[in-house]
Amino acid sequence: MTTGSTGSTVSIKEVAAQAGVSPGTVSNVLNRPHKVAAETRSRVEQVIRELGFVRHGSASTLRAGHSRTIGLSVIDIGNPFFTDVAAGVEDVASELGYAVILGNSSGDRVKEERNLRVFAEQRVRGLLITPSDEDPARLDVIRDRGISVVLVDHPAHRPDQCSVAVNDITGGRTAAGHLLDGGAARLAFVTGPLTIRQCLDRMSGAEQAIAAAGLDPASALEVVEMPAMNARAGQRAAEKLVAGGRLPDAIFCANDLLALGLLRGLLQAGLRVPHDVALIGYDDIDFAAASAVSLSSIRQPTYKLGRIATELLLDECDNPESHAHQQIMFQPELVARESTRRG
Amino acid sequence: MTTGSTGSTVSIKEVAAQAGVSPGTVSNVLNRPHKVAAETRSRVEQVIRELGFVRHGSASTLRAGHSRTIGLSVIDIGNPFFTDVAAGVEDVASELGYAVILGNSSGDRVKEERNLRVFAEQRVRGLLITPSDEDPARLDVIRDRGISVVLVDHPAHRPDQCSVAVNDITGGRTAAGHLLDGGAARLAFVTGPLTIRQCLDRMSGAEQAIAAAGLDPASALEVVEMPAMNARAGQRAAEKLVAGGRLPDAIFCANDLLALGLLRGLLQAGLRVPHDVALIGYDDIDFAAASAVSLSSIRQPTYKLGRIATELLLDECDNPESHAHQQIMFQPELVARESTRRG
DNA sequence: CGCTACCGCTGGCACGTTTTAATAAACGCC
DNA sequence: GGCGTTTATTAAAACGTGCCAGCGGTAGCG
Repeated sequence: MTTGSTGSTVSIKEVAAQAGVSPGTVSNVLNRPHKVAAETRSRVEQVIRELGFVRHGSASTLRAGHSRTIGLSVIDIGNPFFTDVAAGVEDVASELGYAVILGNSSGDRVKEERNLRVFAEQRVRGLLITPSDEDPARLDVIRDRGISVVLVDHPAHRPDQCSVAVNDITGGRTAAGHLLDGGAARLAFVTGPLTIRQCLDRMSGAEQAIAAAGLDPASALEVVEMPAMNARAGQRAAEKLVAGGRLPDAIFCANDLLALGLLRGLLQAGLRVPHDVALIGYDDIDFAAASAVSLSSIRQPTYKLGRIATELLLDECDNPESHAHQQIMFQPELVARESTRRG
Repeated sequence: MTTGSTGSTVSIKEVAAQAGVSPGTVSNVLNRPHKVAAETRSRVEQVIRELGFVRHGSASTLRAGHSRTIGLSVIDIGNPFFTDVAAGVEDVASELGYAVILGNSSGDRVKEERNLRVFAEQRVRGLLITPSDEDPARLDVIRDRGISVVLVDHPAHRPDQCSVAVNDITGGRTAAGHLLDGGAARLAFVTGPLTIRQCLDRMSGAEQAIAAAGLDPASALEVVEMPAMNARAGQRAAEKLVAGGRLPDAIFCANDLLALGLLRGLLQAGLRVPHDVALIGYDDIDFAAASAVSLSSIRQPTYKLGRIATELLLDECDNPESHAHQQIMFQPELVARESTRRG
């Protein structure tokens, strides 16, 4: 009997009437409790509980001019890398009373644009995005609306914008360097679309490592570009490499999903890893360590990426004047396992 | 010059003025285009593009009484099972112009309740939820607000509610039956909290299979209950089992994350799978096939679960009178791989 | 020819909240 | 006790949209 389940929603006005105060006072109880006398406040809070009142977020947003939601646009929610990021985002947002609206672009510009439109309609307070390509125009459209944007896993090219990223060139160099150290002379780089910055940077890093070893990147590095970056694409890449004859000594995959698929493909073709061909992935997702041949990889501080990006974003939203834009760049870390064990 | 990036937002009123029509007509162009003469419509659409107008979702929600967002509450976004579900949800929602608000409960009642509150504040049109326990009271609070709820991976106990689930008792029976067929006599069931229905049902199924084989579930099935259902917990379970001495013949894990962690733990302890102990997981996540010893598992139509749940939800929202509530129950499927290969 | 139905559009009200200026009450001070 | 100052509360005005009654005009109908 205490919960007034009327079926319809109860507004701030009804709470006010029931408590014998004006709607404005109820609003104050909700938003600036210290401005309300203790006695009045507790009476109002009591009524709120009795009536089961829940603030109407839309009305609040409309009047206040901004919402308590943030948009999160990722490239592939099926990739544990992004799941980890999302977990970090969700944790921070939830702690601070923000809701997260999820958008999955699948690397598709059209889908990404549609998601951005939804975010704009919802008047999200801010946007976290791993852009699917380099085109900054789309983001300007968002920023022009006064929505803060923090780039995730992508360095900002402008000083008036926050970003959190991991150095992919270093990562690529580390990965390829590790393969070369293992004795490989001919490498393959299996990657998603090279329009994706991460892929391109990791390739550049690999080329640097090859050049530093005194080899010619043009001949010592075979690039296999796949349309997607999942396990299926990795398996197809394996078939392609095997069918092409002359295998490279070692393969560097642009992410672990590709690497795991590739590994499966190689094993099915009767090849031994790392004996016939060494293999290294990228991201060090949880499953890398548990795979058929445990997978060497490049570890990134994924969850932290999501947390820090969200903290930066909400700081920018809530303290616009004191906020200092930051472009944070983490360094990745080599995790060597069986798939690159020499011998 | 075509995009009026004024910095501030442009309202339906300004569009109307610019196009020489009334705000009501612009509203009609947006919501009921067929009611507007083609010529007028195209003129308005032109102005909308020129001014970069984007509908204010909150104002729309406030006036219309319902939003274009749905809430998605899952137990563990880090589990590929839920990621697959989320992908299905996102795809359908996106197609129909709905935004998805993500909530991750981590199996924590408090977090789940906080998320539900956020959903209520946002006045989500509907809610998709994999409840973290059996308590239906929390959902009644939501439903009393007139928000449709569809249960995901959880059968509804009442006829006035939609649900999409997979038969976990059958799944448990299939898994345990498969292990018994392989010659095992003493089984272990490694599970998350038995307050989770899925875990309980899978255990019941296993017990049924054991009883059907003429054995006594009480002595032939050792239950190892872990507080979490991730790989780390699985690894700890392996340590626990190994330390406890006398290993079972075969182990059934309540999900693949537990199984992969367990597998790693067993291998590290020097045990051979399936020679020393057979192992089967649940969910058949992508990584199950690529693991050190490829993992037998029980496959569920995960992505489909998300798609259908969302279709049901949005049908219930958009066609409330013609909508027929459905409790859909899929049957899981055994995928036998190396980890249960007999011999 | 009158009646109705429809067409394309208008104008204004309502949605639930926040916020500001104004009011009322309480208080300390000379 | 009048006066200025602080504190607690109120009333009213937005915020941007959706909805509906209703405008004059026209076509179809009996």
